Amino acid sequence: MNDPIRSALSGQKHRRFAKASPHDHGVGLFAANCLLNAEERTALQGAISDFRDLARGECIHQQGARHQGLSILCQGVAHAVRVMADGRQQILAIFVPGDAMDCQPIARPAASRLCAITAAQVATIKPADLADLMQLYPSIVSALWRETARHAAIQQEWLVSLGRQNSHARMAHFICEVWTRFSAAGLAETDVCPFPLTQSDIADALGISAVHANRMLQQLRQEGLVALSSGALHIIDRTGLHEAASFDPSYLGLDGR
Amino acid sequence: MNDPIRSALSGQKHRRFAKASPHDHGVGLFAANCLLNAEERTALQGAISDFRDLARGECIHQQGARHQGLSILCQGVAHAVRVMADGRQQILAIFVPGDAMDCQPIARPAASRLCAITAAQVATIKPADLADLMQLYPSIVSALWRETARHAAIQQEWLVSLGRQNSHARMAHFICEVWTRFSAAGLAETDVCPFPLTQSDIADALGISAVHANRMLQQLRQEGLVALSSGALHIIDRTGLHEAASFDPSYLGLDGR
DNA sequence: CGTACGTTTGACGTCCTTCAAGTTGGGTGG
DNA sequence: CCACCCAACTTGAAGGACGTCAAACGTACG
Repeated sequence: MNDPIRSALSGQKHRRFAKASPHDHGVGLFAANCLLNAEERTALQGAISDFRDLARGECIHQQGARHQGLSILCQGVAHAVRVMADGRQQILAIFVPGDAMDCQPIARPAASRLCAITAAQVATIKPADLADLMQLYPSIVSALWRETARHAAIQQEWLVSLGRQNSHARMAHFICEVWTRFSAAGLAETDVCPFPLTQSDIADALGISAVHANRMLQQLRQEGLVALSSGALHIIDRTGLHEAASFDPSYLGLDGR
Repeated sequence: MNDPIRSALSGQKHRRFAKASPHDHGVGLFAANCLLNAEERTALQGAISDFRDLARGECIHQQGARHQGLSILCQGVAHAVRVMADGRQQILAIFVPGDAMDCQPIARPAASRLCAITAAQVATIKPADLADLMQLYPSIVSALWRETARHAAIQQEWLVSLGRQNSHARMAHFICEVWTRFSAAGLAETDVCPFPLTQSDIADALGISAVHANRMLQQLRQEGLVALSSGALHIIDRTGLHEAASFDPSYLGLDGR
């Protein structure tokens, strides 16, 4: 079949649109998450100009560097972290496959560092290509807006958690959220999922010290709610965990998935 | 001159588009903030279907109720607050004239309560009218997306502040941000601005107790940085305050304004 | 003039941090 | 295959930041 965006854009400056990539899994996931139709999805996948494979811990984008287009996480887990002058860190977001990691309408210096937590694959859409896509398909603008809003809704829950919950409830809530999002991304089984974050990472997400994160995890285990060991998270009592966290997954925007 | 959106939409279900409102100040501010051109701005102002005057403390929108269109704050100061089951509160955002208070691409139950802090005026664009506007003027979608992103950037700074700053730095940062935004909205003079928030409100924004908020304000005053009394905020040592807060206003997206 | 609300102050308790010293376990080189 | 190493995890003790409670004080408003 004829790809409309390719024909529409061929002959212009978009040489790489013609080169179909075999790695379109994550982009497809992103497109599906954004509720795009088949045509828009194909156009998005055709706009991918760059795939990068990253090692565990590798930096995807430095804090302060200007964003180059749209970065989509295809495989693996990543996070956005604010690094402060004195070395303290605050994790701002966790990303799973299908997430856009820097979904902004205006290019500006990144307020956080993007980092691969596991080995990961990242796809990029160049600014110029993205601009063309948005002009041809107005619903892609809406899709990106939705992605920004979804991300903001998650961030808002973190804000409430940091401001008004003690570290026990915060830990429980964080685990609920991560499990739910991993599950939606196909990374979780019924009661167990990989959990690549170190206790120090968790602490940086919850705004507590690593020592205290360790103690809270032990408490959750003693209470028979979850067990976290050697990179695997076991949900033992989901109801109890949700209760301890006051967790209501509706803010994640995953209804039906 | 001929208003394109009025002619384009007249005869359809948009009776009220024709009724020009005398109170378009706040909507114009919003349009200016969003960098819309004259035509789009006029269209936006024509889409206003409702103005409400609110008393101090009055609720604009209940938590959990489904949003009805786009609410723009025209006059006064408002906030969004999450109320938890046990009565604790976390303020999620402060709004100044020209801000859209519920800028989301999808109608969903509000995750927070919107409240007028001072006497205020709120304008509303109905969902159907907004949809028509967005279809006619794609750049309005981009503008709303930008507004969502700007709000998210502010929220992100709050997240860092709550997670990794002590209450002294948090208070200083909050004051810097509020002053800067009030100033951009024309509410501040050189070194003094109205500050309608109670200490209890500030505490709910910073995730601390009202008692502790009081002590931190006293400390800032003793350090010769700011003075807050009877609803007025005096900036005494702006450099020192910015330093105590590690404040960099670039995230507010107010460059040049 | 009384009431309601916001602010201020002190005393005391708790949550969480910091420091410092282990322990475990997976990976690497010999 | 073993010794080694490093990162992550664990544990205890002590201190600090912040919360809670309770009471007093100021001030606007009906």
